Amino acid sequence: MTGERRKFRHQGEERRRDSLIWATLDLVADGGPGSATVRAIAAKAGVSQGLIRHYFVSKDDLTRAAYHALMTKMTDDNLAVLEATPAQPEVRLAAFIAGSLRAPSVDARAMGLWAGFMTEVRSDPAMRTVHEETYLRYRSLLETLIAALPTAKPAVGAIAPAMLRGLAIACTALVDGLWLEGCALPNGFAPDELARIGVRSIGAILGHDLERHMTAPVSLPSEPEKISA
Amino acid sequence: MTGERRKFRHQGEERRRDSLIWATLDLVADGGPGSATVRAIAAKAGVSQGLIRHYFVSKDDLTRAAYHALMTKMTDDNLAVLEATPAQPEVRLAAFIAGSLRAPSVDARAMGLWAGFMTEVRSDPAMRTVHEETYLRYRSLLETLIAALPTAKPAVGAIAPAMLRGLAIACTALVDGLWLEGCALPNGFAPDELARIGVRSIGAILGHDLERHMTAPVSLPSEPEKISA
DNA sequence: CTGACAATTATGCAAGCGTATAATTAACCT
DNA sequence: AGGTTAATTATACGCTTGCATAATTGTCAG
Repeated sequence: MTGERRKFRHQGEERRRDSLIWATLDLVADGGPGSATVRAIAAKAGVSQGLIRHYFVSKDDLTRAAYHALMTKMTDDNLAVLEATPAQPEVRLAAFIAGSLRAPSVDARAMGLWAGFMTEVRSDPAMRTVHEETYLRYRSLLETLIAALPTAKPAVGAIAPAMLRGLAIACTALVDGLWLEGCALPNGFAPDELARIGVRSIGAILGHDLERHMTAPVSLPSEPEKISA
Repeated sequence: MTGERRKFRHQGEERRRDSLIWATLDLVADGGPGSATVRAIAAKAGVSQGLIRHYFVSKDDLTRAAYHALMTKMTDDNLAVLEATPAQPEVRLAAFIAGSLRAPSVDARAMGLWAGFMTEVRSDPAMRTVHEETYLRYRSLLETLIAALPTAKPAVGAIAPAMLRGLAIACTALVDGLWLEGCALPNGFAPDELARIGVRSIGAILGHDLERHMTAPVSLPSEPEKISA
């Protein structure tokens, strides 16, 4: 009896690593770290389980790579949102905040990933470094946007650095908190309510009427809303 | 050879359940859900592993009980802080916020618990219910404190309910976000910096100078600071 | 003081885990 | 074409997990 061995095709190292990483993230997002077993990852990526150890020295190595890829992608997405809104400072800031508080950023699966990796972030130094860098990059991005705002009171000049730091910490925290609440209670808020609360509250913290500069959420092209009634 | 069987003493159901729950929380806090195995829990509680199944129908049952106990305790602690500060509304609100953003609330182990249970919160309906109730209770508590504030502009009357809801959501999110940042980056902030940022920012959102009513952090009695120099 | 019963321990089991290793296959070079 | 090599699969091993069950011990009523 010819043992029916699985057919396969050679693929570049990069594509295999990517598909394994993507499969890992998918599993962690859906069922937590416990469900991302070597066998499950291999099955989802459509390969045999041995291949994982051919591209990663251990499962922990794959986990670290997956977390790093996730964080890199999230940072890139944030920057991409900013590049698409080249306008006055208030509009940029409002768009950045609102973008972080609407779909697809606000998503139960995204929070599953966040929480799922948090445990290992605390114990693994490499993952901890990735986490800190990502957080600080987001905060410094926000800080840049805040610093670009016209000073409220006339002729006051730039905001003091220490003050700026505190404002950036507060605004980052507000976005994080609203993001978490939106992810954890998907049905707990009206459509776009979180984005509006976020923009309004950060406006209050910074002393600007940001809500006036807020743009409407972009409708997803996959969702066929009647354009011409 | 007399098999040296372990000595033990009968203890009431409540005490055994409590010690098993406490052991579970301890392990989850330190090493994540993966390290809270039946054997590890039993070892930490000083019993044999079989006893777990005598008091809980399954390990999931114990996990649920542990999460419920944790959330109940956190809620009770919040209320206790409030009972200890019977003063004017601004002071109460400032104390409540600051209390959530200082030790022992801000603690890496606490965040480990939070993140560790989050995965199961998403999938297990019972745990999800506990989570939602706890969150909404905290928010409504904050809402009550906000509503008690004297209205800023003279003779405006009470804040509109819809407005109040938005304010409470924002303030809860701000506290949550700062709490997370403080837990995740223990060395990233100056002493009491987060509490001050939190009180100041929430003051800005609500239109009150809360920072003026902020009280100093209480020093821990276990930390022997020289009382009489 | 002595059963009787509940509380607790000890032991075993099947399943799943990450990892190691050898066999096999597809792609590439000449 | 054919041989070489890297990519991939298959299989097995040792360990840990949650759970079941039987043996044992402490406690307490009469």
